[in-house]
Amino acid sequence: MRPVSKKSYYYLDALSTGNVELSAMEKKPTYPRPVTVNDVAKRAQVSKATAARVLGGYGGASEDVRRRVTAAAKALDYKPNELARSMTTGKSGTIGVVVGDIENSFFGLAVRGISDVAHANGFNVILANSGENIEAEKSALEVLVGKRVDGLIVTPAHSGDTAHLKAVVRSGRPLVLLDRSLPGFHVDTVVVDDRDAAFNATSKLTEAGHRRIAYVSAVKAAADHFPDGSPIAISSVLERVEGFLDACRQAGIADPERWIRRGGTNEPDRLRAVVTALMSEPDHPTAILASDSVIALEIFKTLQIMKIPIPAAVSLISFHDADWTSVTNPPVTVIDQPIYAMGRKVAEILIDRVNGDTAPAAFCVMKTRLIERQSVAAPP
Amino acid sequence: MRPVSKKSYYYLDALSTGNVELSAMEKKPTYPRPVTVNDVAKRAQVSKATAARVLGGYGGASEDVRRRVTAAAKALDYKPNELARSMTTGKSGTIGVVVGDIENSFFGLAVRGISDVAHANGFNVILANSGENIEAEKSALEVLVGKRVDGLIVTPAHSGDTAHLKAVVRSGRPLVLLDRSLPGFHVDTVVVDDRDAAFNATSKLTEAGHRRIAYVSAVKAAADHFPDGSPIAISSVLERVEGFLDACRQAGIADPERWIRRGGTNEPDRLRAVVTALMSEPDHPTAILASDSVIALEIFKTLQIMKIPIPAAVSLISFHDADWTSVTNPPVTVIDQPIYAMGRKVAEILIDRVNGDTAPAAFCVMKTRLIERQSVAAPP
DNA sequence: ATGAAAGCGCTAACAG
DNA sequence: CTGTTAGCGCTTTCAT
Repeated sequence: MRPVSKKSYYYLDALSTGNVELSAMEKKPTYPRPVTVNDVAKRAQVSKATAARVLGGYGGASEDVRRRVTAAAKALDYKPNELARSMTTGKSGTIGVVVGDIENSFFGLAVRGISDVAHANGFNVILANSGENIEAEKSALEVLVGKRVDGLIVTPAHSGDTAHLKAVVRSGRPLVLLDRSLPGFHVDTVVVDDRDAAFNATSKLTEAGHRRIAYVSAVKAAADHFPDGSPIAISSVLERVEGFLDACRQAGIADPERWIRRGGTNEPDRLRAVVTALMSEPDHPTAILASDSVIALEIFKTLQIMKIPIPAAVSLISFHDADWTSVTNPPVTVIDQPIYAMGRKVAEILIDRVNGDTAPAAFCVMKTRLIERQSVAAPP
Repeated sequence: MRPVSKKSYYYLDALSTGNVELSAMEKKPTYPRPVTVNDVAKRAQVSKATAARVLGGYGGASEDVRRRVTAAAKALDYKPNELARSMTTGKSGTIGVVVGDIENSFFGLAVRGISDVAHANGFNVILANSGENIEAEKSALEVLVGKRVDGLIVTPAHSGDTAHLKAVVRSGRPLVLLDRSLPGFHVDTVVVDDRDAAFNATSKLTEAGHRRIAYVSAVKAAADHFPDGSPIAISSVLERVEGFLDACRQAGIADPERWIRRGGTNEPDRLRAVVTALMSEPDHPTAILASDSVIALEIFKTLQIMKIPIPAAVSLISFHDADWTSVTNPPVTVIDQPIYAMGRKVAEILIDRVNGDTAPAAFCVMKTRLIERQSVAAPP
């Protein structure tokens, strides 16, 4: 048997579906009003309050009543209205998460960590994507707060614009920062030792003999030591840049700043142009440090297109041990971050807060680890 | 300046943070009650209803009143309580999405498509992950319905167990299926031509001369033609298997069913064992068709570990043009699906429904395309 | 243990 | 155009 094979009607072209104008005669089906505590109460012959007590699992009830109410609820297929419930209790059982780029597997893994502990603790997760855009972040926050989430986890897109985040904590809603800290903003934070990670990776490169090393970052709106003079807006980026520069200086490399470049989030074309330009310079770098795996993948592709061999002509190290990094030719050396654990940790802290923990803000720094593969060699 | 460098306190070990028991003396800060329409109304010297009208953007108001209310709202930093709003209107402005595996980039892309059109139409998205587990799917649905989402998008994990989905449509909440259809369940659906896709890819393999071709699928709970006799539970899987088998038979291959295998969602070890066993048979296949990119990646890794060269010893084709498939050695031939467009389409249909469209259910089939790279060659 | 009644913050009739 | 009055479905005193 092949049940799915017989379709009664097809709209083979996507563009032809939907939006079909209805004739005024169209019968609009009417649906049964959802069943409420009141309905259950009546059927179980008890008061609304009593029914609500057993349905909501609070307050006591006699065995007899409990049975009757439960039976009535099942018979009527009662489903509680979480909205109404949240309305009166003030708790929604939901935590809001705002990430920079949901398509980046880094965040995907973190979100799974968050979801796992959230669900284990009876919380739901509403996910929002800022696309590293501060305005999108603000509006996402607005919506989540409007929906009365019990707490928020945010990867702040910009450390210069934090009024909206401060407003959240001022309103008493727990907030925990993930992957990026905010200078002067003492709130629970879970990050990795970006500075050390960048320092170590860069040192590995200088030790291999490299003198012209580039750092390519994702974030569009960034820079402090950056060539164009704009301030670096994200803590992790800043720390990485600092670690990178320190390692370069320690190796006696002059003016390492000139090798710092940045692409953009979800802008492969822009990044490709940046890398192409970078590698087209006569004095091009012999090693590149990539700030995340999507950047690294794009660099990898670009180098491949330009027929620049890795690591013979240029060495590569990337942040984030993305799954594909071990199957490329050559497999790429990466900085492994405990992403899933970070997600779990950040959720645990948040849930503790939601449950009333008022300990001083925790600043949690997780260790990274360099996984050496075959994308690093001595400069040509 | 390096603002983030001076941390006032560190909890270097993740395990030492949070969960700090509070002394009973701990001062629990009290936060201001959030401002309501009433507060704004009083400050603006108008009635609650009037204030609500301008704040909610419905009904009319004189220019003077409008100004006063707006000013008061700003002064008080009024933020509407979406919960209360949803309560009375019955609409939450939110659509619920239940996907099989959020970490699979296939779903990641689809979700972005959904989010993009949702936001463009003023809707928010609540995302839930079923992990291809039917029970998780049911409970996710329960929660979303409880939160009174305006509509649902689901990639059903099992076509044999659809009572919960039917209950949703019976309650009048729009539901659109993504990537997988449900036999005998006439509801809006957006899928690709899985059967043709599998047929074409398999044919490409038989044309290259392969006679022993394996199909490796992700889903744990599957099989109809499957060796172990259990029924295939997901339409796309079934269609792909059928396309695969048809192409094999058409090439005169006897008993192609014996080459069908399945791993599991988020179970790399299991899959690796399956592939290892498959390739260890004396009469092992010379070509493999992978049902999605995470399966393909794992196969790729396993083959690499086993030192089985692609495509010299075994050819590989995978569903989904994941970003990494072009940088491996060799780059892998894939079946490209219009995932982002599917996400957009499914959201468009849903939003039309939410807005009252009562046209008959649309069954939308999108075309796929084979991208030929270098993982296919003649059998050894 | 159970019931009656009062709200949560907002929108939706219905008057004026 | 604006104010009054009811609720939405649930939880929560407060009696009984």
